[in-house]
Amino acid sequence: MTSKRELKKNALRAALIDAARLRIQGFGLRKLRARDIANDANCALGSVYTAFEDINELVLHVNSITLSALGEALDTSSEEALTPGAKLEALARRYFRFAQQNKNLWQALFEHKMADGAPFPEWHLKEHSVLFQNITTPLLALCPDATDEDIDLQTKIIFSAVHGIISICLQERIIEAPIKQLERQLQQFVRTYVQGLK
Amino acid sequence: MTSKRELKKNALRAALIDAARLRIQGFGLRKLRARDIANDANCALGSVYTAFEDINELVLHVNSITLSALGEALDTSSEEALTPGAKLEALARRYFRFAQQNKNLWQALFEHKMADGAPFPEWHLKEHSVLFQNITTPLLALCPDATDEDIDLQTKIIFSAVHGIISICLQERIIEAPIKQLERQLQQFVRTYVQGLK
DNA sequence: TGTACATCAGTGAACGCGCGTTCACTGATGTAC
DNA sequence: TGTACATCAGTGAACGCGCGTTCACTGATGTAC
Repeated sequence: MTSKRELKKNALRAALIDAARLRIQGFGLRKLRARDIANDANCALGSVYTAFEDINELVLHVNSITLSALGEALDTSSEEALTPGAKLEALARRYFRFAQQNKNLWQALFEHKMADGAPFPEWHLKEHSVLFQNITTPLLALCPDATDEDIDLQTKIIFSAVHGIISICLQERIIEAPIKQLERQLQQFVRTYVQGLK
Repeated sequence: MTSKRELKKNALRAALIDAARLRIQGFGLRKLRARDIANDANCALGSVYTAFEDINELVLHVNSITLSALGEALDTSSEEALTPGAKLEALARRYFRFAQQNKNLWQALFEHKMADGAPFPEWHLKEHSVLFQNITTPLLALCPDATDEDIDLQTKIIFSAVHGIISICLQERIIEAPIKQLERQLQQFVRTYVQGLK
């Protein structure tokens, strides 16, 4: 049932998403312009709007891809042997590196707001769970007595703390220090916190 | 030497800053428009540009006021009796409350970017020290062996972590929970971290 | 397989809007005598 | 104190630009016979 029409349409959509992704990666979400995307994808400006509802929707798709790449970067299933604390440290380190190496794409995840305060579509909200899912298991091992609800909140608190540190590091406005040192500090931060949990 | 001209000019500047502040407070930095500011300050649109270089400069002044208010909110000199850990907890709680009660003004502090990547003026960067200065002393008490440089970095790490948690809480996109519970969690977070430092 | 018609994606010039900033003008304040 | 001129702040209509989105048109793909 994939007619020639559908194939072309899908190819165009893919080309547009890819062009938008590269633009965001190179110049940041704020600099994203429909004209540039169309140019890079070798199509007319109007085609952006036959392939997608609007630029918003296009960004949503780019963010999906970023979240999925982030999901892979945070996949620690190969490091089952680590202690819970070491797993959390590894997660923070991986998150830091991903953010550092994909700075603009990563920032776009948090910068992007829906127009006029509309809610994000459900399918996209679900994708955010990759940010948390790897934290929950080691945390559960560290706090065996906590309720599910507590663990859930605690997971988000830890994520936010690590995310906050990385945000401000990469902003380079408040903290200036070499990357390697920051990575060490971040790891030390997680270690200290885990130490405090015991 | 305060001629009638200067008095009027200063009054206008003050009125414009105040109007901008109230606008940001009420509607957020993104919605700030020169026309609205002029309207609220009962002057012509052009006057905004005789009183200030541009809107950027006006926002800088609003942020100055916010930072100074925040400085007062974080002043813990009346609580000398507390242990270092309790002082850090109190600071986090105060920061949280300030952010929550002045959400848009507080967000404007971090949202505001200079145009075309120009650096912030020196006098404004200095004002950011209120964010850190209260953290350093209790931290020094907790880590008597650390070097000045370490304390400085550590200060900023703790700030960033707490700031990150609060940011994500107030964004209401990732964490949903009643304010009181969040405040308790934040406090617990700081306590756990301080515990780990020992 | 070929022809005639229908449908739909692709095109890019033009629209529309928001909004920061400018500028020629007016009127108030300052200065010199 | 009064007058004539100079200076500078205040005015608001108009400029200019960026840029998302639309729309009448073209050409390619699909369908019926």
